[in-house]
Amino acid sequence: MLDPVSRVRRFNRAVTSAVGALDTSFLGRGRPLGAARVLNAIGHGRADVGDIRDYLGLDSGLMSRLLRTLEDEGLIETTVHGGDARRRIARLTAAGRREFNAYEALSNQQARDFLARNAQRDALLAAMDMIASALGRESTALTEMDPRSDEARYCLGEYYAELARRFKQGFDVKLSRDPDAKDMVRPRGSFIVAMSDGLPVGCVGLKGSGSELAEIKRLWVAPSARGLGLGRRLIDAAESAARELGIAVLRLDTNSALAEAGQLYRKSGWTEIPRFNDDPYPDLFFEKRL
Amino acid sequence: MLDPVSRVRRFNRAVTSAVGALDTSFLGRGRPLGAARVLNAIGHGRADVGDIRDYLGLDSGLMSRLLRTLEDEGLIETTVHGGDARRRIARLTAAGRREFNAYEALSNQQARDFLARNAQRDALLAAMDMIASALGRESTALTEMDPRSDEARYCLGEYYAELARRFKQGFDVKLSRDPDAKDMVRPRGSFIVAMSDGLPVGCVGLKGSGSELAEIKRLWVAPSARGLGLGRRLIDAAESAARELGIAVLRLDTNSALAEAGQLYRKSGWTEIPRFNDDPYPDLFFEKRL
DNA sequence: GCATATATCTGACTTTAGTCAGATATTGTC
DNA sequence: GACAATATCTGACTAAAGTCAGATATATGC
Repeated sequence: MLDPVSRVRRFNRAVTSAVGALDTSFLGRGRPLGAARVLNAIGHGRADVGDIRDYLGLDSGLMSRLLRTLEDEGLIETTVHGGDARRRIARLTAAGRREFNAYEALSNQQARDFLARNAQRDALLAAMDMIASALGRESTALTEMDPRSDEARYCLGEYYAELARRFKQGFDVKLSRDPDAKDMVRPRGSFIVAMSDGLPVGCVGLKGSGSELAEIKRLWVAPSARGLGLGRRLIDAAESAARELGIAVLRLDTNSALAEAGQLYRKSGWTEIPRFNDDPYPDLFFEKRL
Repeated sequence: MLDPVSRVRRFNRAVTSAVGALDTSFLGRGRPLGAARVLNAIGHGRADVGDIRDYLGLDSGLMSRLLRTLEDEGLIETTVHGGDARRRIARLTAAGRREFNAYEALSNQQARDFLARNAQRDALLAAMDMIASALGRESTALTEMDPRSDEARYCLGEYYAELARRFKQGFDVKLSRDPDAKDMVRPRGSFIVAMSDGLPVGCVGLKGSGSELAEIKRLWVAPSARGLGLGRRLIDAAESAARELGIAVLRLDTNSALAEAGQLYRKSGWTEIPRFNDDPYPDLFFEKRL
């Protein structure tokens, strides 16, 4: 009753019936699930017909008929793709938007009901984030973004909050050497966010100086996404960006309270060097030649 | 990107595709899902045809045909129910057992792969337990069991481990007044375990003395199942059992370090009374007249 | 410009799932 | 023992999903 495999399978059973319940409530709108899935995929921004087909794993004949059903109902319109006249683009009509919103409302209501039924809301949400990240790991995408974007600012906020929790003396970003956003966008540097199905789950900044020397800053992985090798992927991505920008030497500072970070740098080929700045927070300094 | 509803829905999406992947791998055995589900239900010990039908939510006509398909394949046998000749009992043949084992192997392999892919195994399992308990709450069943059963001993082991963590001075069951198992089985007392889809997630003991006075002992709820009202259900069940046994006065001892327990007792109509034993661990004593 | 590849559509299927109205046998109740 | 209730089965359906072999139009590489 305790073995890990049984526990995973118990989870699978619980979740299968919950998923089935949502499908059933979708059927309440009087449309077969296949058509509802296509409508929802379009509503969520998938426009390219081939892309939708791949995403839903449908045969091209079936896809074509489902599209036509929705078109006949007046819920979607299709046009040819601008650059490639073989491809088609689908988008919702006003009626389709209303119908899509009704499906969204069902999904949202189901989610709200689940949250309302349970007292341990925050713990449950954290558990769900963790599982979603673990299941969606191969689909976690690293994207270069502006450090002033919402996604980046969310990551940085979480990162500062975590430092404040983990440093004995707390953390105040104003006392630290906060990099100028311009140093972390091309051509000087870069800022990379890891997105897992819409949720930012990690980030790293490459702070350039216009010279062949740059710094890695703000490496953060969401607690729900730890243990998945994401830290390593972020460092690798930052190093690749640095190579592209012609940077020869990378440096970074960190704190020995962040033990997993120090280990990660050592395993990734970084070497410890003496202090190279007077920031009050770091006590550990690394360098890597590319 | 942060609101709880989006997080629940991200979880739903991740899990839906994982569930779909298992269904697909089941289809790889060349049998439609409906028949595979019936075979698996029988393999997992469901024998009564009506019970299987309810469990899988099938129409009786469909059920009958699926059963016959499996029978024609030589995977199951059906016999009439001993006590009621209208009902039928299904069980696996040797070939059916082999086929069932193949499905089990697929499920187990999927679970093992998931665990092997992820470094944070224990945290993930804890998260899965929590979600499975939250989803399966209405199906958590309270069952009277022998306190020496595997399920009960698992609960007690977890309970002692938790006391050891939470008491400043630790916890050694040998120093405490460990109730004799016989005092917690009928007719003197009772022991109740909460089972959620095969996993024990809570327990409570009713320790009788042969008189109209009894004690509540060993109330425990698994961390993964807290916030679901299970503690209250366990107390209610213990009180009902006490009433059945003709007990008029219930007592219990607890420790102020277990704040949520104290709150629960107060909310459930218990009143604080002076110390009534010399056990070194408790510092808080309650009584309830039934 | 021509052969080949790609994206979508159409027609003609099959399989699976699900529904519903009886038929049959058995059980429990008065 | 008659009669209603219950459990399962059968026949006759419909709807949904999925398959597959072309047809058509367009794009790409040589």
